[in-house]
Amino acid sequence: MARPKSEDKRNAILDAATRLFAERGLTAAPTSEISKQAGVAEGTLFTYFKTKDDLINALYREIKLELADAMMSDFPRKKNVRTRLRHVWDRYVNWGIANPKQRKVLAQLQVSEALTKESRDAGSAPFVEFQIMIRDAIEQRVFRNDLPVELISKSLAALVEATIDLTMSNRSEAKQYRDGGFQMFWAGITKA
Amino acid sequence: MARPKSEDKRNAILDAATRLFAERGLTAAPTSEISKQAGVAEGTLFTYFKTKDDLINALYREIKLELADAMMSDFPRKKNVRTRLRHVWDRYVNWGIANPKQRKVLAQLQVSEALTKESRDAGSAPFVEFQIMIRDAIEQRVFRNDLPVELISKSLAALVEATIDLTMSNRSEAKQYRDGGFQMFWAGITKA
DNA sequence: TGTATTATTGAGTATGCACTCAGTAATAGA
DNA sequence: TCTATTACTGAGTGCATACTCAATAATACA
Repeated sequence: MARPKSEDKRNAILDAATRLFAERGLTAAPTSEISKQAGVAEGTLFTYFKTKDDLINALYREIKLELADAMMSDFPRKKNVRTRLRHVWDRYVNWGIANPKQRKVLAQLQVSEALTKESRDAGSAPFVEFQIMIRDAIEQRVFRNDLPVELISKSLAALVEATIDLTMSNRSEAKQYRDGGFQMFWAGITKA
Repeated sequence: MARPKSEDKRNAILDAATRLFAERGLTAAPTSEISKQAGVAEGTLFTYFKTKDDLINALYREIKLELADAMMSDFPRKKNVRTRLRHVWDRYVNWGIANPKQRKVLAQLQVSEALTKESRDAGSAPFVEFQIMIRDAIEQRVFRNDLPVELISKSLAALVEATIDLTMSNRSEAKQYRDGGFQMFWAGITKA
């Protein structure tokens, strides 16, 4: 190999894409502008990503990985289910508030036709440990046993998203929303 | 007025747009194709909607109105809170399952940059009665009183969406998901 | 240091698409 | 029935933009 690609340039392109996608939407953000903001020529963008769709798919995986990292780092494996779930909940909420652009882009990506099934699968791979935790909790009868696993994990995501939305429009109530949201979630999934 | 516009044509355009937006995404669906599928010339599309963005905004309002109709028709105003909520829940879930294209388009519209604030406001207007019901329920101490109104309504939408997603990928479990989802929601918002 | 290989550049190209407009057809009102 | 007004048509236009490519620069390796 003579002259390797630069990880920095790749990241600069992904960063610029994140900014522009968040501001203008996936299709309204031209590759010319993305490369300009990344500080590279337009042609360079296409040596790192064969097509714009490729860039979109790569960005999706990147953001999902970041989110999984944020949620699962320092994960208290030894603590009880409630503590572990609360950990994941707080990390997710905090990530969303700290990274509004990535979150906005993620929302667009998830409904985008450009996203391949492979990317979707790759995107959920980093969350397997979380899925396993929920499965265990159901088996250990911590949760109501009439709820399917997927409903629980989807609900967590859905309620976190609702919590973040509210927090973004009323930052001073952040703590109340985060606590209230989790208590609601917990009450919903545990046995009466 | 000489030669009025045709309500039928307008609807045909909105229908074709719904189909194409669902299949290809908002930006990948050209006005030429939309008008062709609607059975009108491309120019005609622009007499009904000044721009493509206009069409997008009109479609958003239309779908939101349909959804609100589906949720609030036969609304049992005299029954207790749980029954009323369950009514809304079931109607929403059923609408989503019966109208996957509209639902998919709605998801795209909600994160679209083309959508104006006015359209967003207009889109939530038909749901005021629902909001009022929740406010009443909190005041009557049916719900936990530490939850903000917005969190409850957002959560209902979020949990319904999760429920529909699951049902779509596993139709035979429809009833279990719908019941389980609602019980989870109800347990989450009511007092212990 | 020399060379093969690959990254980088940015002007250029080809395509696709939103929107226009001049000609035509339909309809409401007189 | 006549006329003014507006809808309808679809070929045409201009612009935006994803992607290419020939020339050049940088780097790994011998």
